[in-house]
Amino acid sequence: MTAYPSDRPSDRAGEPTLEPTEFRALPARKAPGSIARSGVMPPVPERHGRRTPAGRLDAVDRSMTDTDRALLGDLDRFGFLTTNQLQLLHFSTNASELAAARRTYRALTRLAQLGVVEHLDRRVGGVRAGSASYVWRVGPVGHRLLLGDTAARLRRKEPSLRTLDHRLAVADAAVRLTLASRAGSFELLKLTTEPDSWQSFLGPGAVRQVLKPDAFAVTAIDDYEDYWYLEIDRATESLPTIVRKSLQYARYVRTGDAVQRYGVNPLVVWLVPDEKRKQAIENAIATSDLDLRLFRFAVQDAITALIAGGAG
DNA sequence: GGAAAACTACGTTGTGCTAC
DNA sequence: GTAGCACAACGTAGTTTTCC
Repeated sequence: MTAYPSDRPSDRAGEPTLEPTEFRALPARKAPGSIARSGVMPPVPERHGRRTPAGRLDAVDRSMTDTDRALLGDLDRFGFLTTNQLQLLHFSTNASELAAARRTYRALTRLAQLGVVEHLDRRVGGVRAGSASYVWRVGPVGHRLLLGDTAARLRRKEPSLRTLDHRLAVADAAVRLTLASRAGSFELLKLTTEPDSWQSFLGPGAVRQVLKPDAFAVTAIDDYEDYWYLEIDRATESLPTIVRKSLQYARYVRTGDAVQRYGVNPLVVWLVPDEKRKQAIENAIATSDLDLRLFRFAVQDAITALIAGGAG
């Protein structure tokens, strides 16, 4: 997992948090006796085919701390987050990284025991074996807490590696922006991910089209607000596909809808895995009669520097 | 020379204990 | 009850050795 700068002040519970597929219940490597002792609720893992009684749901809800709710909110928003990302977002002010990791682990394990969250069997990333983290998502109880007791039962399957990689890359960008914002590089006024980031508009022939950026961000530096459509590229799409999507952004700009809505046209940021891919995409767009001023290109870990530089 | 097995390194997970 | 520390266990990538 990539390292991020850490700048989080103490407990941010209550602040707006960063704004989802059937899995096996979390298997504990060893008997989780200590968790059962310390938890307010006795750990009763969600079983397949058995719905949590409303009374128990309410008890789980009451037992949750503000940080628990913030964790659930972020998992709802991003679909998938690694242990490391959750640690950076919610526990990075502890005395040491180890202590933060400990707190993160304990909080997630407790929520997993309650069925509020769950992790995938698969681990991703890491140069060394141990650096691969669990990937977490909203659990069945968490799903009902978010959507109410009448929420339809989740029917989920294991995401493909490609899907998971992309979703985690989107989350990675969002985490970087959040941490940079906390460090004072800029103000992060708004950050939405799919499907909240989608924008419908009338294209040629009055045909309704939907722009589907991976994320939409509004940042501010001094008195200037900047608007960004974020496209996270994992080098899995062909260049013609990238160009088609870029053409769609250009069509949207021509409608004038964005200027009417925001006062300016948002910039489209292509975030790529490496310099070679960045060059390839930039060349493909440049040779497609597209206005390059509408686009910015950066490798994934340079997103904060690009955003901090403003749109001007 | 290439494949497979064995070994090594190291980050993360998990537990027990202690202090506050 | 919560959080931190210490330590053991685990899992996996990289490296080295062995065998065919």
